[in-house]
Amino acid sequence: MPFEQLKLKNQLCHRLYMASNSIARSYRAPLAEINLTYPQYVVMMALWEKDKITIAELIEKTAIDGSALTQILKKMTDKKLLAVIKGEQDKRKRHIQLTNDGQALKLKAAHIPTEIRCKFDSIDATHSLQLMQALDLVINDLKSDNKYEA
Amino acid sequence: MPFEQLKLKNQLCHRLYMASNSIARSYRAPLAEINLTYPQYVVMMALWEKDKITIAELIEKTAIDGSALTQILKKMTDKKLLAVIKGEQDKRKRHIQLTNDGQALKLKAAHIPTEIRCKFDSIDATHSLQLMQALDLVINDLKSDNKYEA
DNA sequence: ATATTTTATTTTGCATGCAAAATAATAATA
DNA sequence: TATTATTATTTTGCATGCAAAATAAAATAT
Repeated sequence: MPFEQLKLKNQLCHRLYMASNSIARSYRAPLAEINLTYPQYVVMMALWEKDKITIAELIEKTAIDGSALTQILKKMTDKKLLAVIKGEQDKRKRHIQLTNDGQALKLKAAHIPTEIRCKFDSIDATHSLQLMQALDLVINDLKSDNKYEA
Repeated sequence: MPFEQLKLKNQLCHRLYMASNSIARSYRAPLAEINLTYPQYVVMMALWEKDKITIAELIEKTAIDGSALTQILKKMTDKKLLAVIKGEQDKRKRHIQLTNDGQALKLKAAHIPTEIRCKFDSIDATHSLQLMQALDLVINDLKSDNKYEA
């Protein structure tokens, strides 16, 4: 069977593409209610866990691309959710700090994970955990990858 | 543990986000060699499987958004990979047809799935199949979703 | 047959994701 | 210490992904 691997049906990558888009899309409506996009929500989640972190730490934690993050943080600053503060010792670094509004938003967002999870008829907690672990393997296998090439 | 579900570590969605971006990123270099982006490659794979299909069929098969697809097809037309042909009976429909160049590219792309698969140390064929099936469940659970909301 | 609705696709506007180049500031070195 | 790397972040340019509005053409209803 030559070219069998070129079929979309056989491609893990295309599944990931579809699943990732689908789930991000299903976050859109709930997030729109609190005026956030998905990446912005990810940034908020990172900061709700640990505030006043560096941009580098935020990149590490969220896996959002740095150049995109700059733009995202600008918009979130405009929305008064956070502030970007120049480092004192090391002036290259910037520290991200939630505003009161930003902190308060956590309450309004608390229901979202549950709401999303309700959409999964086929996937229970155990199943979900297995999936996450499998995805972690994928992520780890590719982590080193994008360095050797360069 | 209130807010536990808001932690990034516990979110399937963020895993999918990271995994999908990672793997798409790792396709970039190999695809650049044949002058394709990932979505363009997906379109080519769909057409290599079945040529002369409608835009609607292409959307169905690739899960690429229609409005994005219009732009993508424009670029691929410029590259002489395919042609967009107005339907004869139903003039609303467009049929996509590979050019000779487009068909020929299949040979140059044949090695890519293997090349990518080599990057997965942790994931064998069985594992990969399980992952794909799990992702199919996610995709199916969300398929109906985005309709009820609207 | 004409008005209305539905379908297929495109256009528009906004928000990323990403590579590459540009900046700015600290660290390392001759 | 002046010079040269190295870091941290931003800017730029291009390619989507997506919702909403616009077009165009076929199907329905009146």
